[in-house]
Amino acid sequence: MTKRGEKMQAEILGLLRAAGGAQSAYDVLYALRVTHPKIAPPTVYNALSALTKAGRVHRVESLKAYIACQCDGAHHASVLSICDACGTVEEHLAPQLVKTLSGFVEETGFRPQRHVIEVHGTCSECEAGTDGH
Amino acid sequence: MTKRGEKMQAEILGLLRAAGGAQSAYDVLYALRVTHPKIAPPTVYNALSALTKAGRVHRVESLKAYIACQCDGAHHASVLSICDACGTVEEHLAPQLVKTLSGFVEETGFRPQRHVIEVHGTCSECEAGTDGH
DNA sequence: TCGTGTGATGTTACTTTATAACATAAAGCT
DNA sequence: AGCTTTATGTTATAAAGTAACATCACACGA
Repeated sequence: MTKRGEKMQAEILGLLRAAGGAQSAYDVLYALRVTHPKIAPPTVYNALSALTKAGRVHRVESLKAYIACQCDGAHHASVLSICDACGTVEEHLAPQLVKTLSGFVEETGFRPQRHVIEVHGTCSECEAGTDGH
Repeated sequence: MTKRGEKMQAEILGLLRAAGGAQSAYDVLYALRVTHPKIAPPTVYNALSALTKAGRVHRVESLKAYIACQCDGAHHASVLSICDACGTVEEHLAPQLVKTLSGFVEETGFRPQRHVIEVHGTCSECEAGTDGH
């Protein structure tokens, strides 16, 4: 376990945290190219993959995009609410719900390993006003 | 509302039903090219999109792939269990679970419109044996 | 300390997935 | 029928992701 990639990972994590919403891998790539002009896609994917494994970044499957983990640290299945109006993604911990879901599929003999729970809709701000965030 | 695309949609739906598991859009494309050599990606994506809107096909977000709706007909949020060993995707109706999930995000003022609930893991057959399906 | 092996990381080139923009054609209306 | 509207099909290209291999940092033994 070396440390070579950790700088890159930290930089990407910073970018994702600074960004308002979810960022595609290529959003990240182009942002990084400002300071590292020669960077290539696999470098970004490598780092994102490492960060994802470490539970510090989540891929938003239905957006093909990535967000910094908002609950920082521990591995956990989370519920993502995605505002289709302003793009904001909120992460929620819902251990009970995940447990219920696991129990549900286990009834058919299925052994669950990874949960993808994403809800699209409108966030309270966009629902309320025309501010468009 | 014309009928021009319905033949194509029916053909794609047939393919998806015949296929064992989830098919990528390009799997569908190449299958269609056997009989329609000149078909192009947007035709497939148009048809898949229409079928999806009609609730007859679901996109499996975490696989970038598509399956025929197994509950045929009505619009509904469903739970997909995806076997990472054999690729089988099962669709389950779980209105109560979807309701719980909706209630959960509504607590934050979010108005849910579309649910993506996918569980990766191992199906009972793959869990049991080495048959590999 | 220095060579050497090991495994993560970076690079090149490419594949897969998806869509913008425009051309075409079908159905409805008068 | 001729015109309007809107879905559909085509061309071309963009976006997302990865295989395969080269490179380099670190660990370990001599």
